[in-house]
Amino acid sequence: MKGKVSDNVIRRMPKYLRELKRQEDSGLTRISSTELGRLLGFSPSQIRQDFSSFGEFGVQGYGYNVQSLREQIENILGVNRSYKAILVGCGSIGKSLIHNFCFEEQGISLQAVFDLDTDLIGTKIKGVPVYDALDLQEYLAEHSIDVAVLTVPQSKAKSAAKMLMDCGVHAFWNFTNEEIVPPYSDVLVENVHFSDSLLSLSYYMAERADNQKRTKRIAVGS
Amino acid sequence: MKGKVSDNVIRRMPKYLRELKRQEDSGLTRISSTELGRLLGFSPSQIRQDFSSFGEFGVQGYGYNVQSLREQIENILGVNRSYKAILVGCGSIGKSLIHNFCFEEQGISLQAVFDLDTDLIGTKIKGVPVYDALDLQEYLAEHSIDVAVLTVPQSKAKSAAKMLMDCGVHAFWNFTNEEIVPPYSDVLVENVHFSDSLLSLSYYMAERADNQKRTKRIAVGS
DNA sequence: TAGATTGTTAATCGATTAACAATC
DNA sequence: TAGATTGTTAATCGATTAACAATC
Repeated sequence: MKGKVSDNVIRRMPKYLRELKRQEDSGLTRISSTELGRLLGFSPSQIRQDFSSFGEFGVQGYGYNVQSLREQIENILGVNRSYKAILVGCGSIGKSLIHNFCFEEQGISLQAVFDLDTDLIGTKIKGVPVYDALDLQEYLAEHSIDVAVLTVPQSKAKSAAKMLMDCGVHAFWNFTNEEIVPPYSDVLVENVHFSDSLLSLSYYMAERADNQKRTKRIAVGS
Repeated sequence: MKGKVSDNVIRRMPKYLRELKRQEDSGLTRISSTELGRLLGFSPSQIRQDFSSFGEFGVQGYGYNVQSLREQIENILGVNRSYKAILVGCGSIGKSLIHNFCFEEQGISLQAVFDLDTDLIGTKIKGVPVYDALDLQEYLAEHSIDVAVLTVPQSKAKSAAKMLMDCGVHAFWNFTNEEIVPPYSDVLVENVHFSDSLLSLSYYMAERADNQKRTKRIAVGS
């Protein structure tokens, strides 16, 4: 590894991984930067540059071995580190993540779920125990947790995050649509802001509509 | 508006909007680029550059009026256009979006939900009717829909998207973790790839862990 | 060997930052 | 008016693309 790798590169790595897995599943054993680029809409140059930030994974004249490249990228992304996670806030978003998201496949081991709902406390969801959110501090004193999936209601996001940080959690996967600002520089926050995503789609829809209107006007000649 | 605005700029606009709403709610009436930058971690220059892609929204020596800037950005993002949406696939992710996500606040009007589950068909969720997914083509022939929220199981993502495109839907908010490749250039796809998000967080967690290990080694002097 | 494709260096392009005249 | 802050032009920085020697 050569110095700090830019965020742009980091965010392309999971896309490479996803495509490589797909190709591996469909039986492909080797792939060139040109072919991978075609599949993902990236230039071959960019792909070779990206990989070369981390090492030499290819073979001249041959390309990349799909399986070994997939493994290399998994290592880079820390998939093999099996970080321990808890999920805080078992509302509908929380539940849907537990049911549908393959934490294990991304190298994350979901240890426990916390909520205030007495109907849920004591049960298991997908084999993961649901505990009382009031016992969270106690739990964190006894267990080493690498990352918290934050799926509490927006109104409780700031206070929940603060409490978790005070208890030593310093990575957050944040679904609350609230901006979590880390007070310490070593706290990591990854936001999944649904509304930001939808609004940028909305922008492009509006832009497209305006362009079509303009084109039509030109076609009509006014 | 001056030429095509870069995707980087577009994706910052919802963040401005979110912060401006928050400030407006807390009673602030004017804000400078410096102050807005401090709140979001952007430079004042960048903020002024971003806004100037769309027009002149500020006043020299004063700054920006919070309310009018918020309205301008809403217009830019198309929030006032009230696009019509359907949600396809009412599993747990779909349900949680219907229950928790404020479509109306983002200028999206959710018209109908489609699923195969006979227990759901005929009911309403949050006032939105659930119809039989088998009647989707018929529905689309009769209703003009701007965007489909794609929340079907991953295995059905490709075929569902194809069918919807064939029926004239040409914008997708895709939650399926499947890459939807638009066959026509005028189809817009906005992906919410949970695993990409989590894997980049995982990378930064791994990087931080490695740095700390290195620092410790240096401190110990070996 | 000839052909293919990497890894890397150099060139280009675009995005961010700095500077400042305009002006409220 | 003096002070503040915009909008915009120019300078810098960083990311992407192109080119090509290395080599399988």
